Amino acid sequence: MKIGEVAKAAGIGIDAIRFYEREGLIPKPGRRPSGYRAYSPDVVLSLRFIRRAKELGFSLKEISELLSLETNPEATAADVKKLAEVKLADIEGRIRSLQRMRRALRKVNESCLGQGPTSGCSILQTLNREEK
Amino acid sequence: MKIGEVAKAAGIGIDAIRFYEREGLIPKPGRRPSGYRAYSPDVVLSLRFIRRAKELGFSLKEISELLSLETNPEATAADVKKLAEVKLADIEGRIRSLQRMRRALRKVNESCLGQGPTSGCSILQTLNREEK
DNA sequence: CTTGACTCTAGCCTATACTCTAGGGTCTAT
DNA sequence: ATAGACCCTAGAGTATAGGCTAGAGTCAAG
Repeated sequence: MKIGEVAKAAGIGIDAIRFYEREGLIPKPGRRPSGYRAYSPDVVLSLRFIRRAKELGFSLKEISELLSLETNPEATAADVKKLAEVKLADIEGRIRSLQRMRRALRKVNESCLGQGPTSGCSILQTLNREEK
Repeated sequence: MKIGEVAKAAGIGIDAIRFYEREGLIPKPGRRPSGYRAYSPDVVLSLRFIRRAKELGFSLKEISELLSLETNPEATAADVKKLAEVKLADIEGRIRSLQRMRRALRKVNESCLGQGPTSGCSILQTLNREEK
């Protein structure tokens, strides 16, 4: 398969494929005499793996680790689970942080009537208030 | 005040202050004959404003807009509230996205016993599964 | 055999919010 | 007068995940 076909089948861009290759996420494919990359259809599965892992919140670096574990015969399911648990904790921390923002934003939004000049805006007053 | 004193009072780094100046978030201060920046203590309040707005999730670009509204006599409290509401919606969207990841991660984590080789790991199996 | 679509490499660009470095001057206390 | 702490500028670097470009070569169809 040519890179464009692979890209279409995997649902990503051509540049992303070349980028993943540079980053070592997928093996370097063979080449045609012309220099064109010649892919086995298997690479589409690898790219989908990457896409799904991204949807779970893994960074490319972390996906790289997942892929290493997958091919390393000494690695165990526990190692994989560990990564997933760390990621889960990470996601939960980010959710909590956003929830704090949401609470604070709701509070200022409720306090602001949305009428009159900015000098009377309680949102700006909150941001300007003196206080630790 | 010298920049280091301002930085300490505002609880941020010297480089951040110079960066905000370049970005137009704070006015360019006067200079001593030596070239040192000479700040009025008011700038500390501006920097705290920026810090608090960041805590609410606003980007520097958005904070820049908030500051423009504050000094624009034609702007209204409604304009400010609008920005805050947009930001709230943004935060809520990010929370939902993270919650989807959390759900999916919890699911794969529960399905994985964490025993044996990676080949039996249901997490990797999920990522590899064929399926739209 | 030509045309349009595709591919190649290298390298720069995007956004965000700083942080750090080098190679200088300055301020303050002793 | 000198040491150490502070300040100046310009510019590069950090992390993330690709996108975009130029200039050149290749492929497939008509």
